[in-house]
Amino acid sequence: MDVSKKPVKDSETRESRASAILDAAAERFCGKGFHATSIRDIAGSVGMLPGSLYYHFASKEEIFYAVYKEGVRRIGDRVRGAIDQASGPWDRLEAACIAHLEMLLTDSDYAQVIVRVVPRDVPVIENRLAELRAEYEDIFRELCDALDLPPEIDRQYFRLSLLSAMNYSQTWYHEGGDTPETIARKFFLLHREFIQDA
Amino acid sequence: MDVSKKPVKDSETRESRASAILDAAAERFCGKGFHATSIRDIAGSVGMLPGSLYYHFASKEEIFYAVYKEGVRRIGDRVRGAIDQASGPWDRLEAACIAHLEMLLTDSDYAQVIVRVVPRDVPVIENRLAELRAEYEDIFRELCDALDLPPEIDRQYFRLSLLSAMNYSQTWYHEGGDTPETIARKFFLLHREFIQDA
DNA sequence: GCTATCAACAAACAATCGTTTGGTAAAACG
DNA sequence: CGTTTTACCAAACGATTGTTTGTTGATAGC
Repeated sequence: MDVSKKPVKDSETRESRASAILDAAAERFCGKGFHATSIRDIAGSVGMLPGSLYYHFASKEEIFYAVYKEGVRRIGDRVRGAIDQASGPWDRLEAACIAHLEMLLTDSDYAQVIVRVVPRDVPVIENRLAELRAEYEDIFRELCDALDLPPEIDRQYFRLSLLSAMNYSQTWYHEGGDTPETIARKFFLLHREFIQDA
Repeated sequence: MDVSKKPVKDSETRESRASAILDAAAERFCGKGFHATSIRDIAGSVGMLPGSLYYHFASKEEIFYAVYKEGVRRIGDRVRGAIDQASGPWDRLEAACIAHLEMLLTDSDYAQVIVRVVPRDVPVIENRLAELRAEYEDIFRELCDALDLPPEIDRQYFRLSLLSAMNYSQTWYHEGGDTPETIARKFFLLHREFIQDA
């Protein structure tokens, strides 16, 4: 029984068209946010008519959700990959920070969307977005739990401070200044040296 | 020559109507951002028709600019007031952090708008918004310059880390958890103790 | 070769957007 | 008292929004 047989070429075409749409959507959502991006913007930049997007996605919100989810997947993969190549809790955290910030500032429109657009901006899928975000941030929770922090340091606020410093850098970062790697190292050192010297 | 004579009552009424509009606008912009807030939203919540707003303001962007500017003014006044009542560079910074976060999380819709909406969201007045924001953040620049930080600490990133931690808290803060004052103290201590112990 | 499915087009839908225009009571002014 | 200014209403403007509908040429399966 050849149930496993799939129409290869057709399937490839379909998925490639869907991901072409998502690429365009990621670029627009990243540049202008959710509400300032129109279906016509996205359709136009893949050479389709606005209505044609609805063959691939059910709504604007679902397009955004797909972008957001792919963003979480990509930055998650990259950060986990960086962690795996480092050893020792502090080095692993540093590697994670560098990967996180590189994706967030230069390497991925998909990842940028996660910080550029807050779940509250898309009320219909707010909870589903928050879920994805929490799932990703668990990586940093585990990394911080593995640190030998002195007991007077609140691990939660330590993690929040480090993550916030990096995420918020999206609002002031511009090419020509420090590289994402340099910025990540500085924020990491700022948080590490405090503790190390204590 | 009675050139200084002003129509008192009329002027009061006019300004009070304009600030009623701004109050409503601040509440909406704070809750839904710039693009998801419509002129009709704002007009409706002050009991006016959409077109009537254009007697007081030239455009939606100008309404937003007025809200943003008032937000900078209010949080600036509050923070400067808090600084004046403290002495010593570290205590002054702590007082500023508490005031900053209280305004940002609970006390002022006007102030929340400053962080909720980024200048990039309103391209027509992006530069004017960035100016106002920079002007406010200079307060923290001065405060950090007054600290006796060890030379290996980058003052700019120290300030950015502290400010980012507070500003980004708007995305995860919710009533029932730690108060804004507690959160501010924790982030402040996190940044201070590192240095103090060195 | 016939038929069904795919992937998109072409065109319109109702709704909402920011904004403009002309008018109008009430108040202020001289 | 007559005139002007104020602060708004009522209604519409053209443009844009997300979405739906009917159709159509190409492709794949029997």
